[in-house]
Parts: sequence; C-alpha cells; structure tokens
Amino acid sequence: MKRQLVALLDKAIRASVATGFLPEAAPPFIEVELTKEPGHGDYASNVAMVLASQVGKNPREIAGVLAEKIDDAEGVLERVEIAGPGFMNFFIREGVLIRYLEEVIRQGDSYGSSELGKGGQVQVEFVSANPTGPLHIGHARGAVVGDVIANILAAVGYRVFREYYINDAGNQMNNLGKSVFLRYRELLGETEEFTDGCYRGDYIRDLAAELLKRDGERYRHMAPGEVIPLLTAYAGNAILDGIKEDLRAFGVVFDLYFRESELYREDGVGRLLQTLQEKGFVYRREEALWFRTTAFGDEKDRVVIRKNGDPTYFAADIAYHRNKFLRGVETVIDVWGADHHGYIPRMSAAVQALGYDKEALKVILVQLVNLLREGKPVAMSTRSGEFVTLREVVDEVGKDAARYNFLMRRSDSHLDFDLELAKRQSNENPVYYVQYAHARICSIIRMAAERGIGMPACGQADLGLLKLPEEVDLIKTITRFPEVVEGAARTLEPHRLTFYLNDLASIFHSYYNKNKVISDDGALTAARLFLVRSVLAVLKNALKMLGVSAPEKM
RNA sequence: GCGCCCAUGGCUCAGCUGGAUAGAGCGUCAGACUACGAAUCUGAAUGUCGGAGGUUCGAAUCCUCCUGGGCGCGCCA
Repeated sequence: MKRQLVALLDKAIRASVATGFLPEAAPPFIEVELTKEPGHGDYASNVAMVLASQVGKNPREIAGVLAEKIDDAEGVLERVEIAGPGFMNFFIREGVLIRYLEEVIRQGDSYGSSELGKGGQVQVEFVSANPTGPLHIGHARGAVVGDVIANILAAVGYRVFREYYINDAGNQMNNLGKSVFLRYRELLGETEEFTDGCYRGDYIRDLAAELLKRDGERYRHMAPGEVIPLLTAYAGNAILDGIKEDLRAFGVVFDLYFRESELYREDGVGRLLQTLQEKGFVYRREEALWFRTTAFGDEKDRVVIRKNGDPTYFAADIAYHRNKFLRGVETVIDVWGADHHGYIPRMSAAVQALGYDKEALKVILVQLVNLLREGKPVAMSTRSGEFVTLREVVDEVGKDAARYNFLMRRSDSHLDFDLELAKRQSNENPVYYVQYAHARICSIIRMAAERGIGMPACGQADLGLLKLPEEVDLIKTITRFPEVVEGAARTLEPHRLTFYLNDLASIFHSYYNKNKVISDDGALTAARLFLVRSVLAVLKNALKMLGVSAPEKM
C-alpha cells in the first residue's frame, strides 16, 4: 500500500518536473507513513515540505500541485488533503485495504519477502569465537543477531552465506594446548604452575582426562614444544565440535567454518602481503612490516609482520577478507563484540586498500550482555572458567525465549539477560505473548473446523464486512510487514521485527477480547476467519525469520 | 590525554535516513472469564527527551560545547 502511494507520488513529481513547475534536479527520498490521527487520513507524506526546502517554494503550494497531478488509475484514493505546514494526507477508499488480505494469503509463506536484493551475494561472518572454550552467553547474542540478519537479508532477496572464522593459529590456541598439557600432567600426579594465559575451566580438566583415557601416559615426558601442538589440535577440534553442536541447538547453522590455518596453508597471507606491497601500502620499520592504514583514516599504521617474522592476527584477517571478496561476495557483514570497535578503521582501511568500496564492509557491533539471575549479576570470566555457557542457557530457558530476548534491543545497546525472567512463562516474557497469539489463532481455526466451518479461500469471504476500526488497524499492521522487513534489512536491525511482532500480537489480542471470530453470522465468521488467518501468516513468517518456533498449542 | 558508542516516565527500552499532541513493556492502582485459550484484555497515573547554545517552517533525531556512564587506544586475538 505504502509502496503504491510512493509510486503515485513519484509519478506526480515527475509530471510536475515535466511541466516545469519543479526543477529537474530534485530527486527526493519519498517518505510515506501511516498516520496516528484518523483526521490525518490513512497515510501521510512530507515530500512537499522536503521539496519546498530544496526548491524554495511554498510547501502547501507544492503539495497542492502534486495532489492535482496524482494519477490514481486504480482508484485507490478517496481523497488527498493538504494539512498543516504542507503534509499530504491520503484517505484510502473503503474496501481497498481489505483486498490486500487476499494478497497476503496468496503469497503465504513468502509474504514479507521481496526481491530487493536481486540475488546479490552477501556474506555474514559472526560468532567467530576462538575454540579455546565453550561458547558463553556473550557469544549467544552475536550468534542470534548474525543469524537473524542473515535470515532477513535472505528474505529480501540476497544470496547469503553464513560464516564462522576460526582463529586456530595464534597464541591463544597455544595456551589452550598448554593448559590441557598441564592438567594432564596434574592428573598424573605432577604439581603444575598455571601462568596468566592459561585456561582453567573444568572443560580443560575433562579434555585432559579424556586424553589420558584414550592415549595413556604417552605425552607425559614429551618435550613441550612437541606435545603442545598435538594437544592444541586435539583440544581445539574437540571444543569446536562442541561449539558446533551448541550452535545447532540454538538454531544457528553455518555454511562454512573457515580456518585461519587454511590461509597459511594456501599462502593467502603471503599473497595478500605481496598485493599490498605492490600497491605500496606496506613499509618496513624497526624490523617489522607495517601497513599504512592511516592512508584511509586510521589513527596509526598497523603491524602486519612482527619483528620475529610472524604475521599478526590483523594480517591474517585481511587475507581472510580478501578471500571473501575473491569468492564473489559483494557485501561483507561482520558481527563483532562492541569491545572491538577500535578495530573497524583498520579493517575498513584494509578493504579499501584492496580496492573495494568502503561500503562493501559493514560491521555490526553487538554490546555485551549483563547476565542476571533474579536481578543479581552473574560473574563471568573465560580464563577462570566461571561463566554460564550458551548450552546452559539454551537448556535452562529454551531456544525460543533465549533468541527472542536477545532480539529485543538494538544490537549496540547493552542488554540485561535475566535467566529467571527469560524462563518464566508469564506476561513478563514477551516471546510467549507473540507465540500465544499464534497458538490462539490456531485454536480458533481448530474450533471452527470442529464446528464444520472451513477456512474460506480467496474470494469466498465477503471481506467488506470487516469494518471495525480494530479490523482496519489490524489490516494496516499486516500491510506494514514487508516494509518492516525491508527496513530491518536496510539498517541491519533485527530488533525491528520483535517490536513489530509485539505490535501485531497486541492489536490481535485486543481485537480477540472484544470480538468473536466465530459467531452465528456465517458471512462475518468467514470474513473474520480470513482476517485472522492473515495475521497467522504474518506471525508465522516473522517468527521464522527470528528462528523462533510458532507453536500451534502451548 | 585521544577516539568511538550511549543518556528518553520509578525500571528496561522503542522512536522507522528532521515532521503533526514523544510511544511500548514491566512495576503501581482499579476492573473483565457459564462466550473461539486469562501466557489475554480494559482503564488510570507518570516526561524540563542529561544540560546549554545553534541550524530549520519544524529537532528526541543534525552541528558545537559541557556533564555523566560504557568501551577502545598491543609487534594480543
């Protein structure tokens, strides 16, 4: 509906340009929105005012001319009013909105989707936690945000790849192997000193015990330089398997787990450095190799090859990003913890140095999660091993509640996650509010079927009977869905979907409490069943994008 | 010290590239099931949008400064 109005306005503006009323160079962003006040019609636009400031004419005059020029061939509009400083208020002709419901039902599972992305390739990299320990609650938020962004982009017509980057080649991995080794020796009766970089979680002990059971004492007297790489690989793989499993239980599945070590094996890092060298972006200083990121706005240059000859994490990461683009990805979306924000300028510099558009890399920062239980903070630290794992959260509060809770705020704002609240099946937990609406509608449809009332097909119900303000409100909200998805895709803001869902559920619940869907009036029952079924379709499609189930009974 | 993010009712947050009287949820108070599921609904109260300037017909939204919080500033990842 909104799109139709935008199209009408666009045509009207072009017609005005043709008559010379408006100058050529006026390509405004046409905004049309639902009104809050019935007196302002159904939809309103501020284009006239935007144009006014551009061309220096009276906004009301412009609005008048545009209204005049609107060519409403399909007869959508009842009338257009000019109001206030120059708003154009659109009054939709009765019955027009209602027909939209048939479109919703016709589209079914694909209602809300579009082809805006035109099949463009997008890669979303998220989680990417080092396999040095199980995923914890902090990773969970990033996992959901990345996953749902991917879903949303897919819904608007992009080809989306989900990827997890594994830093399996650095210092931290070495510490992991060392930690397992120390625990292993401990099990054999040795007393060991744990240094700062070591991991002390129980899972390290478990891995050591398993190792001992499997391989016996064979590592006991091997030199650390020999044994640690072996144990690093062993522990890294075991932990990664666990991570994959936990993610699956959380509803997150990746297309590819990309190993940093892969880059070295294929000499991706070497070729990258050569490329940068050829472009003149690297130089040597104090025995290290530096990348001139300041050429693209970073505050200082960054080392890519250390004094000791080892490439830095950054060097590998650039090679990885280059690899993404070489594979044909047009837009790369990285989901990072907000504490990595300082890393953005250098990564952006890297992408630009490689010759890609600055806009080709988008970074989503996800703020940390404050984990609470009954309002009290739960202490967390990976090193010490005191943390609540993703798996524990999923097991305790359930996938649906966990995911939904993580999507209720903008990614870049802090989020309190209260375990008790999240698992409480009450009105304090919004996920059930939405799911309940879905289950309720299913229940109505079941009830109708029991009474021998079938679901009307398109054209079988007299939708003109849907005249109540609440019904119109419900229909308007349904028509908003594709716009919400589109907006969420444009801004990469999944939380818009949860807010929308709450809105829709709320309007539905209210309607339900006031009006009977199934009544003695057969025609009205059919019309309302049709309406309610449309709501159901939207709830279902939206929940699917969030990776939250849509139960038929609760 | 420099840089990035944030500041909206008692609490937690929305506010859709500047729009009409700033909205939800929770909490509080008062109500609604012999009617399709009360995990629901109805009603009430609560705001100098951190502060001060500026741009604009119009600012929670954009600019500057200030205050108060979070994070970052490694040849760590």
